[in-house]
Amino acid sequence: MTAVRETYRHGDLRQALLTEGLLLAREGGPSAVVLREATRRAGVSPNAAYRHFRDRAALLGAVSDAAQGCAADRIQQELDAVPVGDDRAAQSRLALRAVGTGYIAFAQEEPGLFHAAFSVPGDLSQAFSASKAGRNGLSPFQQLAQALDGMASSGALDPARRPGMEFLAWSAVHGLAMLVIDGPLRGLTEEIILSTRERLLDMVERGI
Amino acid sequence: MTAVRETYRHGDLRQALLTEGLLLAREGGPSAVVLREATRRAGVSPNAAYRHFRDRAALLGAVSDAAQGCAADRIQQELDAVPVGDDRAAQSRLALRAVGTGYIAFAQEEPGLFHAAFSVPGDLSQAFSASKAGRNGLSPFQQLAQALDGMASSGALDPARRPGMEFLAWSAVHGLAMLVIDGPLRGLTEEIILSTRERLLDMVERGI
DNA sequence: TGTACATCAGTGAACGCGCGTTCACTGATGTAC
DNA sequence: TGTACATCAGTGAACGCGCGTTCACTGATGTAC
Repeated sequence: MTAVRETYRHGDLRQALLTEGLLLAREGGPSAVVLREATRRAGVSPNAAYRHFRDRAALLGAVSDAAQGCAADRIQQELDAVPVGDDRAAQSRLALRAVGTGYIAFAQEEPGLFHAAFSVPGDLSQAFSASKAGRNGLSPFQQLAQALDGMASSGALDPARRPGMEFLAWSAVHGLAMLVIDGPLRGLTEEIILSTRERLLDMVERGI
Repeated sequence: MTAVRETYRHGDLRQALLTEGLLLAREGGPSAVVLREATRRAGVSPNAAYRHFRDRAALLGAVSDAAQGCAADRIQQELDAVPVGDDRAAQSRLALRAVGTGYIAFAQEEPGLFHAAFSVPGDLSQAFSASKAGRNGLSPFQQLAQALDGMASSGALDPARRPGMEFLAWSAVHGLAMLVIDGPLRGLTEEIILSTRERLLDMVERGI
């Protein structure tokens, strides 16, 4: 945070480096997570980072995990906003939509963090790991899996088709996120983006 | 090509740099497209590149365009393999599937080129530009658009739903490609990947 | 057909940059007696 | 309660690296006369 420190020891340098790394990712995506810059901002010499992270890749990995946690929080926000109703099947469909909506909203609102979370090669491979969890203890992939479980148990989705279904839903939503932040949809009006998002979620709901 | 040259002039250095850049991208993705390395491989001094490209970004942009052309060729391969039949609607659905299949196959077979083609930020924005075309003169996005046009005119897709539909189809397929090359599906058996791909294309066909 | 000359695609050397990482160190902290 | 000491989180200086890019240049080519 601040570059001035009164004590010789930092206190919690690991956490500070993670926080600064997250800010760097927020500003410029994963490639902006520069070890020296993180230490600079933490008010510490460059090599101090090596007490807490094996190398730059380890720092970046930790930042990526934390960014996935941020995504989980944004998704949870949408999940919490789903109105409660009697129809369990309808309810579970809304939950799935909420996951998709939160995911795309996160990409729009925090493209740097989004890239750090979901386009650091290799890190996505263990997408179900607990270290990527948000405040509710779930990773984005787990939130998606839970929504699909809900649909399967409420009759909104044929349970026989449930296995592996997260890959289909995630593909659609992740692809749209990429279109919105890096692709041809970038810079288009919020209205167009919203309607494309709804159409995509319709497609998934119907096609599932 | 070869690092030795007999003449002082190169002949077609621009093309040579593009070719080497494409090979670098193939080996290591867009970040591996290093200007100095391209000139090295072309057997030319580093600054010679500046006769043909304004800067590194321009070279990378040209490589990205060429990589999109490669993707178009791979997609065309699938399109050409679609058996001819009487049912125009069924035929047009198969064409759309072929586009998706070719896209994902390209990602699997050439992950480096795939990333250069479709994850260089900003370059995707002009996805319909002719400079990204394959041998048949169409860019991947145009191939997709054509397939959807075919569905709309054959009755396989409600023409009222046609506008903007490429974004939905592309999202699904692009997302899966990312899962396969960088995500949780990486390294899984060909069988699993194939079946996931078919299920995804089913979802798109039904949900569209 | 021969020659002067403009063009411009290449050369060679150098630059500043900021990075990740390693070295031998120093000094604050907490614990054992 | 006071002190010696082990621990280990920090420091400061330095490294090699390869990059993109700029400079003033050289020499092959094609054209005008």
